[in-house]
Amino acid sequence: MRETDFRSGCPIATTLDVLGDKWTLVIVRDMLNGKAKFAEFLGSPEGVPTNILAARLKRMVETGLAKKTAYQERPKRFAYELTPKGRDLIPVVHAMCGWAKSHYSECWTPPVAFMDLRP
Amino acid sequence: MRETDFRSGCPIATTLDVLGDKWTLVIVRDMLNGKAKFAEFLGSPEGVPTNILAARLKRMVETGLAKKTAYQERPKRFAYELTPKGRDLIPVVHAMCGWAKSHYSECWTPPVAFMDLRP
DNA sequence: GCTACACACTTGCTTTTTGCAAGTCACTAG
DNA sequence: CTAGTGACTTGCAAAAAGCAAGTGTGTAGC
Repeated sequence: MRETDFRSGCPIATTLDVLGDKWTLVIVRDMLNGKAKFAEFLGSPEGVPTNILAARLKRMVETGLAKKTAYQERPKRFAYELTPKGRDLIPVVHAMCGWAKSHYSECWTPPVAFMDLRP
Repeated sequence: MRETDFRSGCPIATTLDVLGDKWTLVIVRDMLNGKAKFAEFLGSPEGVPTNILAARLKRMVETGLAKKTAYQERPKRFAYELTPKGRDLIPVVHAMCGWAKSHYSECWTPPVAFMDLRP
């Protein structure tokens, strides 16, 4: 995503242009919980389709939220992890957790380790 | 949206199921800034299409983020405003503002009044 | 060698959502 | 009787999402 693609200079609109879809923050959550491999993300209960996951990981690398590194050669396998820019989304996901917990009583209480995360 | 439509009980996924698109939080931002009428939302620089705006306002009323009231009869005209549940998104939009300001230096600094908002 | 299996994707196709332009409906003003 | 405003709705093309199946590269077992 280039800056010229942003709808406006508004920080909220800019944030939504980068990660305003149904999957990106779910993947960020998984990464914050230590998941790193393609198959690990697929294992999450939301059930992201493989093509969507591949597209999101690609875009997250392009926008600098995550980085991709080979954790082994032959066969080449990759791990994805958040960059500092990606980790800086922690306050955003925490705020969302707080909101959902307040208004959707049936939703889960995140693990303490997750809520204790700091950028 | 019914609870059975949620992808999982995760609070982040739940939040994204309710407002995980490119427009809803832009409209929330406008409402926090005092906008209330259909034409006022259309005036924002992001340029939401009229059919999308109508659909989002409808869904925001259905999910309890906003309420719609007639501010005059004949011709009937409506005003939209956030419910307490909608105002509780303030920490989410503030967190997004902070993130965008940190990583996209060209984006605007929100007005002090906006950043001083509390649920 | 052959089969089976794992991981990380990619491809093809259908369905859904988005976005744009234009039109509608209920009025008010001149 | 025409023009204008506000709040939408409709039609249609383009883009994105979702599903199932397939591909490429390797290891393990027989």
